[in-house]
Amino acid sequence: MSSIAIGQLAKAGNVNIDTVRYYERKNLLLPETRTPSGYRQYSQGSIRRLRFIRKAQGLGFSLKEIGKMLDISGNSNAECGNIKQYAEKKINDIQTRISDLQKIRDGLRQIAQACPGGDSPLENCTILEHFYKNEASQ
Amino acid sequence: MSSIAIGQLAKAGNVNIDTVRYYERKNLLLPETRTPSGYRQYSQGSIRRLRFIRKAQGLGFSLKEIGKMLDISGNSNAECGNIKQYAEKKINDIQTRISDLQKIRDGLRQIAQACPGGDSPLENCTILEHFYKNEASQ
DNA sequence: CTTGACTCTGGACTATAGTCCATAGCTTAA
DNA sequence: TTAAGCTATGGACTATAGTCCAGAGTCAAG
Repeated sequence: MSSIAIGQLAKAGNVNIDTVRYYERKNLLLPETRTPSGYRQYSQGSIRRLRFIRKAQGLGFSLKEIGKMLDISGNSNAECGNIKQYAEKKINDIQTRISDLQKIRDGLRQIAQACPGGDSPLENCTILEHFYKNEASQ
Repeated sequence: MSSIAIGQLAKAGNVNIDTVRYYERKNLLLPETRTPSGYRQYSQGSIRRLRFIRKAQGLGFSLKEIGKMLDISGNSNAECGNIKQYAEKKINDIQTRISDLQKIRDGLRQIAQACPGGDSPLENCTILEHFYKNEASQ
């Protein structure tokens, strides 16, 4: 079978070679074998696994969470529901963040529109005024 | 006026006392004065400021960003235009953040919805499938 | 056989955001 | 006055997620 070296794996996953070793220390991505001289050897599956890690990271999962998902995915007794639960919790987290940001954005928009702008004296700045008012909220 | 000690401020802001000192090192939250013996003394405004910091953090702003916001809001030389400009930049930043999160959320939702969940065997998990299948890792 | 590219290890270093510690001084109530 | 409790300082330490480096060994092509 075509095993690949760490450099190839890093390239295939578009990550730094040290990142691959870092993932190994974190038990996320172990080499299949070592050559007699100690070189790490990876399978094609390692590329998939590495891409899984990067993709999941891009979706906001921490390495710890990803490690758990990988553990589950490698556990033949595990069920879909375990993984789905993770995803749904993450979706809720993200939704909450979006809503909070939307509130802030809308508030900022509103007060920015009321601001005369330009070289008006600062006393006329409705943004500043609200900025401190908003601090008190929540 | 009722100035408060660092312990009271920490309690009011629901943060560790060392966190208050940490914010001071980061120039985010300075005491109004010091007692002759060197104890930090804060005003009620400090509580508002601390709560603003925590709230903004909860919304995903870094301490660096929060510092900039606070700087502008406290800069008496600034003109309306400066602040309006900053507010508009911030609105754009927030919008970008929202859009990014929405993309992530929608992606997750899509693959989670396709997943049977429950006690289905893991081979049916479309979430895992998706993570393994797709590239586009950055 | 030598050169250059690749890999090994362990440890240092970055950034962010704290948290904890030892030792010392200050404050307040009994 | 004395003890409890609060605060001061500087530095060490934690976690996350890497990144970089030095010195040594390995591998393949010319």
